Amino acid sequence: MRVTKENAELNRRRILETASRLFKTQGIDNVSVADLMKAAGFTHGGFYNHFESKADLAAETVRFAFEQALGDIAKDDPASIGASDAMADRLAQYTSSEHRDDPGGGCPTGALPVDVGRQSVEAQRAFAEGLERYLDLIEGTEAGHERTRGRAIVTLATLVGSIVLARAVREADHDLSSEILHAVRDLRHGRTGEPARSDRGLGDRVDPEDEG
Amino acid sequence: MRVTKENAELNRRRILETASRLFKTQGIDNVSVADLMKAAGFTHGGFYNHFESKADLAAETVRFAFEQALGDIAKDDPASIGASDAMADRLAQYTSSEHRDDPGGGCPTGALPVDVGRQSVEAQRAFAEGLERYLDLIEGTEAGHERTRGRAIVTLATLVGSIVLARAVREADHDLSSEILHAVRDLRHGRTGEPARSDRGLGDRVDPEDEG
DNA sequence: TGTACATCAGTGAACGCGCGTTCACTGATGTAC
DNA sequence: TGTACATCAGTGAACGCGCGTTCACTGATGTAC
Repeated sequence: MRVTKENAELNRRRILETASRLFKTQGIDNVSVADLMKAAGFTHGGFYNHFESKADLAAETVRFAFEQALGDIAKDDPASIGASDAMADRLAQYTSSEHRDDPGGGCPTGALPVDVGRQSVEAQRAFAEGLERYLDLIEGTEAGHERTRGRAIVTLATLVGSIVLARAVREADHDLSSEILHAVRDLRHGRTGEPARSDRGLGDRVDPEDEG
Repeated sequence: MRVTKENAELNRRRILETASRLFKTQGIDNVSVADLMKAAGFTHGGFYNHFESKADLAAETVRFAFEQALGDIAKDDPASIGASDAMADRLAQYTSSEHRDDPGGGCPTGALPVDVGRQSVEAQRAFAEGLERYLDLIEGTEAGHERTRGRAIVTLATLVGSIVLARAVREADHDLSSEILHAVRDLRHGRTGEPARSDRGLGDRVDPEDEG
């Protein structure tokens, strides 16, 4: 049966939200159209009323997942967007065990980079545009330094590397997984030999019960 | 027809070599047993004479891929294993565009971390053991510093993050992809604001024709 | 060393199943008058 | 505003195809005597 245009748009959004969660958790190619539509509460046939193909959905979902993740940051504290402290706090959360253990609710940069490298150019473009927006935000935390763009890239690469490695070994070597997250939190940006400075607020929110 | 024990062992190794290349290029779940066996020069039925299941193969292949990658390092310069300079050179190669463009011939740390996080505990264990061996090698390049273990983890995370991100956007935004590799090469470990020190030999071997 | 037989790596057809996609159909919504 | 009809989001069966795995078979290798 037909549905109001408004509801159709909400349903499309529901499919994207579900795809974002499932793709980040299981991998894009490990989620079938039928799985996705069922999880979103529909039958699979209607999928093609919203998307041209699964490849098209993948690109749209990457775009959507970045909107979600960046939106989460934006609503964090409306007054302080761009403020160094709020963003630094966000970056510390990135290496929390909560984020490691919830890829479906987390950042696409850590959950989808390898998948996206094997997807269409459109999906890669959406990923690249998302990265640029992240880099702009991170640059704001590097104010007062030279080469802020390069520093932001290194920061993002280090965060992404730490979470993909921590997730890769999580079920087999929990200590190593936690150690990776801690090392990056303590020595982030490679401040050589310098112990973690808890007064900076980095790592404050992080799971004291779980880590060794 | 039956085959000598020696040949059977060589054939098993050929399957692993092929799996290592295909899995790193296309992703573990995107390579079928039939694809793999055909690429290795066999029919698919014989697969189960060598491996219990595809999941078992995945774990064995992760182990094999690390042996390959670590073996490549070992044969680099037999006299200088553990020498800081040779290893630093290896780490610089990690962020080369050649390595970015050849995941099948490259390091499993950059090609498989997200895949492995979705595989069996056995595959994750093989990955964790490979990571430990890499960390031991990298620690050798950090001699003279404190907290060498933590520094090695941050170095590895930064390298892995840079290559997965560079590969994620390679076909859609080649400039960003190159920029990511360059930024990590120049500011590796986040030596803040400090320009690349070419006298250290980092980045020497790298593709001058390709990068902006 | 030579013979008889068991072993088992490799072959290729077949299994049940799930994949992405298509399609005829339904019926409430949207629209023309 | 009320009526008649076109539209189209959602349904569920069906499509050809490829998946991981099994199995009867082949025939050279390995082994017992």
